[in-house]
Amino acid sequence: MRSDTERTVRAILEAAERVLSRNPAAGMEQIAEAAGVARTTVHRRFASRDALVDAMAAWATRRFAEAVESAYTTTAPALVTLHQVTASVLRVKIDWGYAMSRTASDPEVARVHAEVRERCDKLFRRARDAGLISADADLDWARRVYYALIHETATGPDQDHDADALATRLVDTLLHGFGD
Amino acid sequence: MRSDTERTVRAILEAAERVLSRNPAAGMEQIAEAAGVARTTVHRRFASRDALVDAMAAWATRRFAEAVESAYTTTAPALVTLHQVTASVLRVKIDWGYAMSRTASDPEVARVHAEVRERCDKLFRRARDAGLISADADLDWARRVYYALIHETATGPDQDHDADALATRLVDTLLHGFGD
DNA sequence: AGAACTTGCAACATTTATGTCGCATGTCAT
DNA sequence: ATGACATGCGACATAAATGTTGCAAGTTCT
Repeated sequence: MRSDTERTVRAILEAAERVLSRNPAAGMEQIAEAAGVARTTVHRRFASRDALVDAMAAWATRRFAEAVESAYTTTAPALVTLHQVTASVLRVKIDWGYAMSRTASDPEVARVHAEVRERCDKLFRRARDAGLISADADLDWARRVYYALIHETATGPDQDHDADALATRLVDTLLHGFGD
Repeated sequence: MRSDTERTVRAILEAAERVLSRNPAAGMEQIAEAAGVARTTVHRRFASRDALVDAMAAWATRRFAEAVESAYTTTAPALVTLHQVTASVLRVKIDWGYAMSRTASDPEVARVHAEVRERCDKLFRRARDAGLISADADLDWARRVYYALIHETATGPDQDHDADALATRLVDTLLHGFGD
């Protein structure tokens, strides 16, 4: 792949994320314009609109997997790992919120998501065994809340804040709520 | 309005909610089919697709406002009110999730949402004054988390559960999280 | 420098959703 | 019963997004 082409592909993917996260019904025209290329160029690189969205999902999923991979450990205390993973995921999801919310037809994407979810469950069980999460907590519900908090944080008005600070607030809320 | 017409309008609104909550990109054809009417009939009742969606939002917003109105009190303890409002809102949002997530162009809809949000803030302040919510909690963040939990609960796999039970779990999570 | 590749542009084809109309048939309300 | 209204159906009109192609001009890489 020529350096030329790679730049264009990246520009299109990033523009598509910007445009579609604001307006999921936007057309190829608007995406092309945001990327600074002609509409035909988008079609040259991505056979169809669906192919483009799938490529976005694949790209975002790769970064997502990397983010989890780099932060996940079984050696550090569960609280530390939870914090690191959260911050790491937030950094990706702030930039690729639309692409990550698409459940692509690509089975590889689905596989990665399932794998991450499995890791999340493992981490939560470890946190429960460490006494961080209450012994009678519903871990399925806990995971759903955790995902919802990540989504809210990543799409909310705090996107310019430090990911570590956001993760601290998120994990604190997850573990203690707003009561005394 | 003839009794005839009213039934049709209702059927269309409910079908549109069912169809669009599954697939926001669905066309008038699919909505009409789900409602058991011809596509032209939908166009007779709603001038355009946008008009239909706006009508859905208006309809759902009315029920939303009623739900809050009927459950909100300033006399009962904050915890009781919080629980009742939550259960009441859940009952509506489970059935009208798509319509409620649309911020309609109708200013009346926006007004109601702003009003409910104001009430939510008042209730949270009352909860804080009562010691239910920690004195140093960020109430803006608390409201965002509360909304996110409602959204997750209403769109998640628990829709057939009892709204009171869901509200209990939701409020408990909001106040105490999953820690010990 | 030169081959291979990429891009923009304009034009065209196709598809799909949307919106409109008239008319025959059926339903409602008084 | 009867006038007024609603519906289904088929046909039509239109607009917009999508996808394709050929070619001239520019870029990359060796």
